[in-house]
Amino acid sequence: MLSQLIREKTNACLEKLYSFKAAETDFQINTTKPEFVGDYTVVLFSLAKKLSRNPDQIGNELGGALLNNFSEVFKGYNLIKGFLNLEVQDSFFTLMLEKNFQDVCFGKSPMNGKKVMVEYSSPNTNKPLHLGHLRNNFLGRSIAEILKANGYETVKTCIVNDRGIHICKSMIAWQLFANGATPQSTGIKGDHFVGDYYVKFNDAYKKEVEELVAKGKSKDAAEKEAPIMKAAQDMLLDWEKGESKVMELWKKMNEWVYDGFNVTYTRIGSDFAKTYYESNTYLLGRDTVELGIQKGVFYKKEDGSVWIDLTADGLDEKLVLRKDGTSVYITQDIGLAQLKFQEFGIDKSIYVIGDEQNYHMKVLQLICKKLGLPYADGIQHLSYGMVELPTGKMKSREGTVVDADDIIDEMIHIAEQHTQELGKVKEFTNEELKELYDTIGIGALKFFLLRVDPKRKMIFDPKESIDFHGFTGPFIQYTHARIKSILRKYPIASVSVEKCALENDEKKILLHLENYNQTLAVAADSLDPSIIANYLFQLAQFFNSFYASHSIGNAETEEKKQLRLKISKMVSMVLSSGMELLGIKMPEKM
RNA sequence: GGUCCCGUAGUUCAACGGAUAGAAUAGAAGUUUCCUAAACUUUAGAUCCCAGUUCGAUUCUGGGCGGGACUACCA
Repeated sequence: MLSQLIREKTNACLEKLYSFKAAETDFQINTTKPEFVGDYTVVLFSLAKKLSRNPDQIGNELGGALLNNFSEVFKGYNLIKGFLNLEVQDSFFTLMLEKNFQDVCFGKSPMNGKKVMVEYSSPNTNKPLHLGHLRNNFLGRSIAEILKANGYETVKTCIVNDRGIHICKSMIAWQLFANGATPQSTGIKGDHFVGDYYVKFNDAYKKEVEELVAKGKSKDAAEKEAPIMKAAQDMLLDWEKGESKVMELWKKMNEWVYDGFNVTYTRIGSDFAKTYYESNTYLLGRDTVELGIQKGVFYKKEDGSVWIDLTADGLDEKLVLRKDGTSVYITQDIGLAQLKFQEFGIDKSIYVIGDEQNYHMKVLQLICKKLGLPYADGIQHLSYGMVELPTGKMKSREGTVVDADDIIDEMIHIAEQHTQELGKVKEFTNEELKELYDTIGIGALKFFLLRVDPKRKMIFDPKESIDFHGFTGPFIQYTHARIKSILRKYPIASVSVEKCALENDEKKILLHLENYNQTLAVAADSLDPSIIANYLFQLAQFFNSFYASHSIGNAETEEKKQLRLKISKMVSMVLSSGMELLGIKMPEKM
């Protein structure tokens, strides 16, 4: 890697000049800002302090030494206000190009023997997916792919919340209001169908509460006494007893939801190696709690409930078993965490969960640590920000959600409109067109959700449609399609370009390509696909600018033409390899 | 109340403590006999406020002001 090489050479010179053995943290090497001449920049201030010398003096001596001793790497330097800008020899880049321009694995790392699980998506089975689920899905899948590109073996998992009071609400409402209707009989997608009854439950519940309050009940009492809520609670008890009629309905309605989810998952290209169902895991963790009581990590209150005191860690007391001995959310998560490590022999377990659960995940990890579980440190919460509307948080109960299927449909529709207006792919068959609309529309959506830092909440305004121009998926897809078109027209010949002199625009692209591997590593370390999105956008920008001012197919000389073809080829390859890590397909033509 | 997060162009997002705070959109003005104009070029526009640390602060510290999340014997 070039930056690494420069660091080595710089270290060698520092030792020679000042007998100073520099460590990784002693000085920074950045890529040079575009407004200055140079490729990499050594920041001299911290060195100046360490060596008690003037930065400019060090810069001149260091620059001179680098140039004299390593002329095969450096072709020049300049010094501006404490920044030493180094120019790298063209041959360094042309050699890199020659070596890698058709390596589809360029930038990726070999297997490192470590295994990571990424859990994401984790829907409830009482309502359809919304925009927030999509962010979660795209993030999880992308993180898994990025880790894979960095040498990890990955296991993608999903935990389905298929039991609990929320499911019972949909079931009760269906019994009361459906008259036996089904997704098949109504033609409504299964997850939406069940979600509709969840909404109907809440409407009916609200009405009952209002009526009780009108009769003079307090709000609290009314909320507890509302008959429909009681029915749901009774149903949950029946479910836990395994009462056959309830189980039957539960299975039937869950199937409807899964059918609906599968349609959506297929469209967005989501897949899991393992799906856990909460109905199977909700009893897990109780043994571990017993163990914890013996170890003195947990304690029992007089009523029989079991707690952990986390006040010393700045948190609260947390319940882990109810007084009736049944487990709560955190209990089963303790069990599931264990199961994951046992079942898959993983080194690390990443949870892609919204930041509203920061507290819960902190507690989970802390409990595992206190229990002395060996995998406690392998638990990592990828906490991402919520997708919000301009009016605030999305709430499914209040109907203020952006439905996943709706937004996907809309994106594909807009892709179709744009494509037809431009009229560039008239020879496509209907099937090819349909695939293209999907590629562009879903590509735009994925890029939109992945291009921002996962940790930050993002605001989505449904009134403004997601862009297809600028910092977007289609922009990168378009760059790729244009390159493919050139490569179809002008084949690459076996002419060496190692001796070619580079123009600025060409070098800028090659330098950026050189950084691809580094970028993938940073993205994996910080679990952040947006780093790749930004990288790819910049690469496409560099290329488009180059494309507009240089002729590739009709370059002045054959050598130059081959150089530019190889650069184009490599750009298209990296664009498509990077977009694959974001889960976005690249069209050959658009 | 407690814990945590966030305030950057009109808007949506960038910036390991580093050079003149970048992009994209929306605004203004241009570019098509030639490889796809979903592109390119030019232009205007921002760090919530006050201190402190530092050669250097959007970034770190303290104090304001403003917004949000969490704080269930729900999952």
